[in-house]
Amino acid sequence: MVGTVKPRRRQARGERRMAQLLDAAEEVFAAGGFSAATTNAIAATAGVSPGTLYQFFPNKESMATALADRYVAALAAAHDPDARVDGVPLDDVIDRMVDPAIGIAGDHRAFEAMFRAHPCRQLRAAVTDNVDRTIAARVPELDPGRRRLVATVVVKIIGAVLPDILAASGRAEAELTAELKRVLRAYLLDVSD
Amino acid sequence: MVGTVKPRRRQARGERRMAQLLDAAEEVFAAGGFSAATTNAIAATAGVSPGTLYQFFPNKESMATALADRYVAALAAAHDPDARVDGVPLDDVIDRMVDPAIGIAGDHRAFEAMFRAHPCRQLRAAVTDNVDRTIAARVPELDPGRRRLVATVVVKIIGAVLPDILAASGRAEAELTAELKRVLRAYLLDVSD
Amino acid sequence: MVGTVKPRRRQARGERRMAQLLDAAEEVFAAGGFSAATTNAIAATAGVSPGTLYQFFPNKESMATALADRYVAALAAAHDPDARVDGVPLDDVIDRMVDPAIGIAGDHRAFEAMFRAHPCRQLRAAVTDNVDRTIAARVPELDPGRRRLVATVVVKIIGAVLPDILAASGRAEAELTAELKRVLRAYLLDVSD
Amino acid sequence: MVGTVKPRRRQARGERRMAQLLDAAEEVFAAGGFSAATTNAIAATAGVSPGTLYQFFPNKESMATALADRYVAALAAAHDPDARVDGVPLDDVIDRMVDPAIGIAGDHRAFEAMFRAHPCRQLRAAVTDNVDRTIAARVPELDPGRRRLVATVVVKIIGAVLPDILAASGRAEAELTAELKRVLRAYLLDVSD
DNA sequence: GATGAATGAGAGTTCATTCAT
DNA sequence: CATGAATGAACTCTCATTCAT
Repeated sequence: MVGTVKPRRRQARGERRMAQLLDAAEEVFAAGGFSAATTNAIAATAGVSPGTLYQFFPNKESMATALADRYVAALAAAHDPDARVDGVPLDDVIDRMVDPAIGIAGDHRAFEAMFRAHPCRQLRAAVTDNVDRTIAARVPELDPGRRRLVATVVVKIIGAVLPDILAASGRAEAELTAELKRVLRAYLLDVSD
Repeated sequence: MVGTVKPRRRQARGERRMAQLLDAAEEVFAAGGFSAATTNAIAATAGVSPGTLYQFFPNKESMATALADRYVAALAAAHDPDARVDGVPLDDVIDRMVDPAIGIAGDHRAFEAMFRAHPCRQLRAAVTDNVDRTIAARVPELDPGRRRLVATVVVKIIGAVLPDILAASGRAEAELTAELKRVLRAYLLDVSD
Repeated sequence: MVGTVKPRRRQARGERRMAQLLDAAEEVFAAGGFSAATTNAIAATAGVSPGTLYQFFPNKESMATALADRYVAALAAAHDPDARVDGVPLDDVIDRMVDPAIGIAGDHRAFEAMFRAHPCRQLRAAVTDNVDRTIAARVPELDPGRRRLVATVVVKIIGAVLPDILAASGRAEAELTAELKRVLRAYLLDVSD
Repeated sequence: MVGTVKPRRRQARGERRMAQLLDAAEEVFAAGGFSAATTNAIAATAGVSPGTLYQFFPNKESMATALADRYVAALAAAHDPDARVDGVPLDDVIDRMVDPAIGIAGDHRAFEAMFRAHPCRQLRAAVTDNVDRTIAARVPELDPGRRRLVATVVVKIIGAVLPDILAASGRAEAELTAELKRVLRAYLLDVSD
């Protein structure tokens, strides 16, 4: 009777620990990027010992990918790629691509770092998929291969400007964001032809 | 007359070593980026002892900036930003911006890494200046502040796509390059309005 | 009840290691002084890896100050500065100042080295405090400012002669010690006037 | 004919170089003590290359001893130990011991450092000899063995207080100096009995 | 599970000294 | 004589990971 409950408790506790550790990892990765981050620092930030960290994650990389998974989920929640876009103006489509990116990156302090980190391929893939599908909805006649290429480029462009947007604030932030959207609109208009 | 040459002799050996060390640094930086690079590895690659390296460079950072200086020079040689562009078609202007970048990055294996490395602000600045001046020649009526912003964004875009272009080859490389140029053309056309 | 003991276990090992490391540091500092000492040598002497040393001490300096703390404690145990001295003959007072110093320095091989080491201000301060208070008890009418000066000078004198006393042995040691006491007695007699 | 002159020229130049190097060594030793000093720093301060330094001095130690020799000479010039002292008051004798010490140490920035440096035994010996002879003149009936001991102790006392005197200034300097003289007067009075 | 002690290779850098020029 | 390039062992300190408790 008790035995059937305990394992759940344990699992629950374990997942709480993992979340705790990922929170800590987020903080540390955000501060100095993936490779500058220290597993000891992560453990300390989480308030546990290094040994405990390695009970849940086999190595540093796995923490990055786990954190990236979190972001993939947040992305899925924030940005529904299958939303109707064929009727809406292009500017709105672009807003729907850019604004959630800025929002998520703003909310999740290590988003940028993970986006760049080698072990987080999945995150880049997920973002690219989203964009790809959005483009597909907007320009259905586009060849899928070409579309993938366009999506990749769009993601790279967003990824390149995003850090500066996040670092800026006020007018500078708005200007940069507007410029980013201008680039994407011009590009996607060209692609649509 | 002879006296002015003699002192050079000694410096000549030193300058050869510096070049040698920078070559080695280029190789090592290219392989794993700035922070993963090891001064010992650089020295070993150059075939000298660690102490020799430090006779010419006070620290690891200084090697990166020195290497970046090389690239700035190569850039200046490859891409004359004051060349007439007001009469030529936009596509040609873009070719003149993108092709030398690809060329230099292809020739100098650590260009990318240095472009991203923190200590190499100058390189990013130089590239941005070049683009800024090119835009100025093409769209003279553009407000300088706005122009700087556009140049910054253009450089970020090129910097974001460049690694993939360099990593690719054959058809993929050509496609990516074409796509990059398309982005820039669309953007600059929009800016020109 | 048991819970309060358990956590100690782990710290116990650590504190044993710290003591071990300080013992090793004592040996190494004694051999060549603070700055000539090597953290690797200390670790090796303690039979541990360099990393272990840095788990307990953030740097070389901290080992010196920790060692000095040990000596401050030993000093406090050996030399009670508030003991009655106003009734006893001056010679006895001086014995009580000098003999514990020689004793401690003899027992703790790095006492001298730490006494001179820059990071061990505390040790010099503690020794000076002791002497200051002893003088205060013996010559209560002395102005505190002047007394501090006298104490400082007394400590410097002891510190200057001590190394030779420790290095000597037999008759030479006794002679030097006697001479040191003579200096102090003459000085303090003069001060008492 | 010319040949007989040249070697002198060379020697003269050589001695100028040596003096130059010793001046530099003085500065560098004064700044951080013997062991912290760097032969490269000395060479640089002298405005020559490291190789040149090693043409005149076989190693770092030899620079210290050569510098100490300078100080021995300065000492001999400043403090004539065979001057009549038997008729003069003790205070004057002590002034003649202490003031030149302070003077020389003030004039020659590395005096202190050399006084403490291991390789400069001679300097300590010379100072001790001077004091020994001064005591001999003042207290001729003292047993030479005992006198040597007293001289040694006197020198140690001066050496212990000197750094603080030099570091201080104004009232503090005067107070310390007075205190030092008080110690020595009390001690020598005691010894004279 | 959790702890924190332990590891050890290796990081960047220094420096007394030597040697080719 | 003078130069400055060259050496290389050694230094302080770090960190991903493991292991005994």
